Amino acid sequence: MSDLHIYNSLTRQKEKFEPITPNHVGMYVCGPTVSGESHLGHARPYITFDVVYRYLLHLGYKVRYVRNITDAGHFEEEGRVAEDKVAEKAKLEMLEPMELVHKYTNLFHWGMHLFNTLDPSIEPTATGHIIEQIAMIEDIIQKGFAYEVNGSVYFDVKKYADAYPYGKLSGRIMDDLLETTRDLEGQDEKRNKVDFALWKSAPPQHIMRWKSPWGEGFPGWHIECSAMASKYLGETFDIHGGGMDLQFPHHESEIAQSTIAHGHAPVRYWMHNNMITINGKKMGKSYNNVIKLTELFSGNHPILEQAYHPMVVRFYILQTHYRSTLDFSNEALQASEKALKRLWEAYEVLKSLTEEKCTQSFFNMLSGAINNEIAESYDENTILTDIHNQISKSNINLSSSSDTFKRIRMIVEQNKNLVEEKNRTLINLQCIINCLECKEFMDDDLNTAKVIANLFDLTPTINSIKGGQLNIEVICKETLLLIKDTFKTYLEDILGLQGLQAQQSDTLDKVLSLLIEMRKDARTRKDWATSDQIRIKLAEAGVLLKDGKDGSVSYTIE
RNA sequence: GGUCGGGUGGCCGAGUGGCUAGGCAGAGCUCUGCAAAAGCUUCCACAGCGGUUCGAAUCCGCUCUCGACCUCCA
Repeated sequence: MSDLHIYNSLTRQKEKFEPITPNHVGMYVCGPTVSGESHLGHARPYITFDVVYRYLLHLGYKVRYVRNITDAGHFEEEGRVAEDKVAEKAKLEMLEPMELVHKYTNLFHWGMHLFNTLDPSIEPTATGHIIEQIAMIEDIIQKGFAYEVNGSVYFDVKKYADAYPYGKLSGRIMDDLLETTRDLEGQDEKRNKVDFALWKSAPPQHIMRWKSPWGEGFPGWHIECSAMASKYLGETFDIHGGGMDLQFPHHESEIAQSTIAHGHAPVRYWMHNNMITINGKKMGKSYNNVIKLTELFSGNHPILEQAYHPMVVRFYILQTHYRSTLDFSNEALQASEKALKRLWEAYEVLKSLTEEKCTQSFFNMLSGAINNEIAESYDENTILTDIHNQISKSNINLSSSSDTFKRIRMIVEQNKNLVEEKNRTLINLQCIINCLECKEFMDDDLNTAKVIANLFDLTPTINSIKGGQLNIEVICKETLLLIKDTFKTYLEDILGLQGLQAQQSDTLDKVLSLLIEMRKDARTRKDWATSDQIRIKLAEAGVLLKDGKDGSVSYTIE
């Protein structure tokens, strides 16, 4: 169905993506712990996997995308005292735990919508699945891989590791773990330091508590994902995503639990996004360098020089491959802001171009080219003829992996000088390459950076048509349609980007049109003082006027 | 300390055994009443030292250096 290849953290290599059930994909992504406000760090995985989700949908898969809300709060696993983060925070803020969790869940959704992420198909909460978690724990106990001590239940990692490849996902070695894990007090309950809690007994003052076969308590951090993923996606599902920092111990534990409960590994493809860093350091509470989304969008943070539009942040994230670290800086964000504006304005221009003036069809142009333009001087007649024979008369629908496409690429590479000379055939071929390659790049482990680069490659062509440097007749009808389709598909549908323009109002538009007319009059009269004053005053108000070559004037609002 | 991953032009960032993305900034030019916008041109980098190779920034080794995980974290 597709040539999509994704990097599988489990095997540490790119693999061809083949869903378990043809045409259907099950994807689970670890969601946020809603014990506090979402921050810039949260933006990365949810935007990354939003693009994965959008791309799978684009490829025609029926996708069930499950992303949980952790509202039960984890305890400090290795800590001395069982602590529930939600319960602690609720006490601090004088809120009911559920009230607190609801508040931050809403804030999370608010941020995700501003980032234009699509809602997951199911967004299950940990507190809503206590029964499933208890059932899974009981199952694991029954199978002999978990044990109860004083109302808490621990997973027997050592026993598991004897039979299964524990540590495969995160590259851990059992013996190292046994030696390295910090020696903390209060661990007497565990048989081994590497064991992790499935259920934790709640001390009397603890607010969030549920009845269980082992007394009142609350679930361990890892079990919720396993329980909910298997409930909604089945015992084995296609993709599990999350941040790299979750690889160990969270995802490793998920594998262990599910493997025992179901008798086999839960996930086919593990995908992990890299971290966002600030001045080279990971953003995290422990580093005191967290920028909350509310601060990011308002600019209200010591590190921030200005407010950043959610789309700028999204674009900034997608300009980097998801497995690379991404270092935050004002300079980089500001560069992204300008870049996105330029790209989006080109897209607006593109939408305004109509193919009526593209008199020549690609098919006919190629016919002509075979006999004169380039084939004559470069002995590529056969190749062009071959392309000619393979493309349809009304549509350019080539796979980037087809031989024909490879030949197109070859011709263009061999005739780069002619592209510069504005050779009609080569300009069209170059545009087609830029468009068709986008799929190739997405298929190669979601290389959004390259997709964006190709869209930028098309930008001068689009702007040249508007600016008059390039006659639209040079571009074939099919080429223009393909470019339009590529921008719509990749920029909007797959990358999920939007323009930065403030909401337009008719009233404002009429007012500005009036001012623009007045300025035009002034210019006709060569009354430069008036025309400049209008331009300058509008600029001060955040409205930038752009004079087109044909006398038309457009504006953008800051 | 253990495990893993990086070091790319002024900045951000793709990628590749030879044809060397893209963005932002800078410079020059075209257009413009002047600007802005747009277009064109330019700026040819891959931590250091060895090695493999006809050829390495890309493969191997060592050194320096940064980071991640090993503890809640996206």
